[in-house]
Amino acid sequence: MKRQVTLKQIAKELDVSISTVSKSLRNSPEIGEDTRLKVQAFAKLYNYKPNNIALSLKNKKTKTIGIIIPEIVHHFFATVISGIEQVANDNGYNVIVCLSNESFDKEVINMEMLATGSTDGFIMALSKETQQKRDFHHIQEVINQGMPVVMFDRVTNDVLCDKVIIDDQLAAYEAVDFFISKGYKKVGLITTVDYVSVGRLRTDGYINALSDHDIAIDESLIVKIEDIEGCASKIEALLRDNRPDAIFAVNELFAVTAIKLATKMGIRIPEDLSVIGFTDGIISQFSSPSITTVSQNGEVMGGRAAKLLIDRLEAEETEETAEPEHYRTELIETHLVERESTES
Amino acid sequence: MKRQVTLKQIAKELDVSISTVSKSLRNSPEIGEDTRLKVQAFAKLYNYKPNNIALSLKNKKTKTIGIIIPEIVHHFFATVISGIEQVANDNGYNVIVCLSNESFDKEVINMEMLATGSTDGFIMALSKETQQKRDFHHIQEVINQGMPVVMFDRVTNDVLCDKVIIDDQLAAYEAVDFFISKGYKKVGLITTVDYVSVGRLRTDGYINALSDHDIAIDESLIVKIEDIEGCASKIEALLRDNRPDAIFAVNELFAVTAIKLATKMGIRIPEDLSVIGFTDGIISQFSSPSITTVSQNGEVMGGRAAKLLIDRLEAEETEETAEPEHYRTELIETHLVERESTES
DNA sequence: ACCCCTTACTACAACGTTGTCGTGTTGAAA
DNA sequence: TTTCAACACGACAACGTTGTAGTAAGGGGT
Repeated sequence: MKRQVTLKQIAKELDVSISTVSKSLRNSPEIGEDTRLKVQAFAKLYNYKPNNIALSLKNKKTKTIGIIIPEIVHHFFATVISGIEQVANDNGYNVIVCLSNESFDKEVINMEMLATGSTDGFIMALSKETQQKRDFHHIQEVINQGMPVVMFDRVTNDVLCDKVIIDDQLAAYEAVDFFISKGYKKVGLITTVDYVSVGRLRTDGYINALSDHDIAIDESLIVKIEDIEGCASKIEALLRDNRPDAIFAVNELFAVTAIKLATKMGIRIPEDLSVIGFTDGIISQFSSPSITTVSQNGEVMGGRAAKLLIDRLEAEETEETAEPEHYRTELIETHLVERESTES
Repeated sequence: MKRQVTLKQIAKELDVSISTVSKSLRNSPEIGEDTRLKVQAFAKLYNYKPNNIALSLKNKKTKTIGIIIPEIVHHFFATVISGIEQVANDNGYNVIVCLSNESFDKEVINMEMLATGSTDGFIMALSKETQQKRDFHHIQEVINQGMPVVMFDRVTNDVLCDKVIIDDQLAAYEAVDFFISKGYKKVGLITTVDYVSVGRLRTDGYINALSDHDIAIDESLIVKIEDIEGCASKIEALLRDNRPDAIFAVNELFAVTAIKLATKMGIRIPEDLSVIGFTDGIISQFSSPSITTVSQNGEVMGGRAAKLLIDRLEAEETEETAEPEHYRTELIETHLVERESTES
């Protein structure tokens, strides 16, 4: 039950000053070799490790990155964390994870908690509620305090900071284009309500792809889901009333639900109906039939976000110049992973 | 770009001492009302928030819980984190997450990093490599330093600490018992190699269930998977050479793989073959057919682990009595979630 | 006029580090 | 012998906070 040993204890034990111990351990030439070696041996024996908190206080940096995401029980976010963690770790940073559970209030509370010294910067994806309220004062405040923030996936233009996103619109465009090139004319869309930024962008991509091929937009082929609970009936209606040849879903949950319902209704996948989802997660890989998706590499995304943040943190360190705040937005490439839910 | 305001700055600005500011903000009766209100107003105006790091250093506690898990891209672990986070947050704690990637070395490094002041305690699941090496010195060391550790899911008897697990053996027993009660005689098992503790326990449960019903163990019905890559061929062999009526798989990946292979071979699920998996994750819910599983409620597990840890931390605070280290092991109940992969 | 008690503050130490500056001792050059 | 650098180390401040232990000023009682 011996607590972590401190410099002071070592100093007392060896009857030297604290400074001497500190300097010995950092191999300062100021200290004579015999003293130095003696201290080092003693420190090793007692397994001395400098106290992180004390260092953080002194150096005014914690070597910790705050991650705020809506949910962790979501394969995509889990992969992003994984990516962040790896890059962070390689650079000597730890990550502290907070979940907003899609709640604005919790997002604010979490940010405020971490902003008071706990972390050097943030990597975050906005909660649904935040996107809906369009209230970003908590983020702006943190940035004003000089803390770098990197947003990913669910971002907003209302805040100036580094961002990492996929080209949602282009990715959706390509998916729909893929359908059209196969000769499908009736392409359905299952998307979210418009305030979810990625949902809207993907919807735009869908619309543009159809327009570019001179296919009229048929509103009855578009289903907008508010909450996941009641989605089944809406999708069922789409399949029953105006069955499309192909469906593009803006996430894998919608895609798999559509496939399940279709199968239940006797519609064969992919013979009678092709389906493309978004986010290449566990579901898409393991459901039967496996689902063709627009892959969105979370690991890469997280890695890039971490890199951006760390770069900014280290830059801050060297040049205190108030540079003209040149923020970057990195686009992560996506590509279509063809599986069993589309005909090859 | 104004950094976080400190007591010292407020003191200077209002021309009072730091103590006065600190006490005013904590509503100490020592301070006259007018001064107190003035300070409070000023603090609110400048959005003063006490610096966490300074508090941590002073109070010798960080209000932070370290989580070390093998992987986060794994639905079960994600749910556990979710459960931990919720309880932690409700009690004013943050969580800092480290991934061992199933590597012993990374587990050790992460623990050592966090043990030097960054966290008040640990919640962890052992990496595969650690379980294989049976080297737990890093954990023991942390415990010796007086830091509480709670292990969950992948635990070891070699370390004395609080633990949260499911009754793996019983759960497996019940799953196999379920098969037998349906009249199946040839029950196959897809499990991991023995050094993965949960794999072995579940295997034991399988064996006991069969033994209790006087069914001889047929080694050819048991498949032990070393790594996920090469599992397909082994499972295929099982299905081809000595096809069982039912299969119990110790995780959902094995279950879904078995189902996919079976379907490809023309074996109908559940008519020709029933399958029960373990861990009620995304895959089981969304694959077709959906998979009957032993549910292992990660959220509850995480919550309990967090509760245990926090209880110990708070207890530590009040009574410094070196109580007789009474460690608890909590069992989380499991239950069978029946779905399409078994006949009802 | 004296004492004492309350009021309303301030000073200081401590948490564990690091780095700057100061200081005593030694040995060698002048 | 004096002087001064080199050496080896210690004292101290600082990071931001809290709590304990002072300490002035003022007022009431005698």
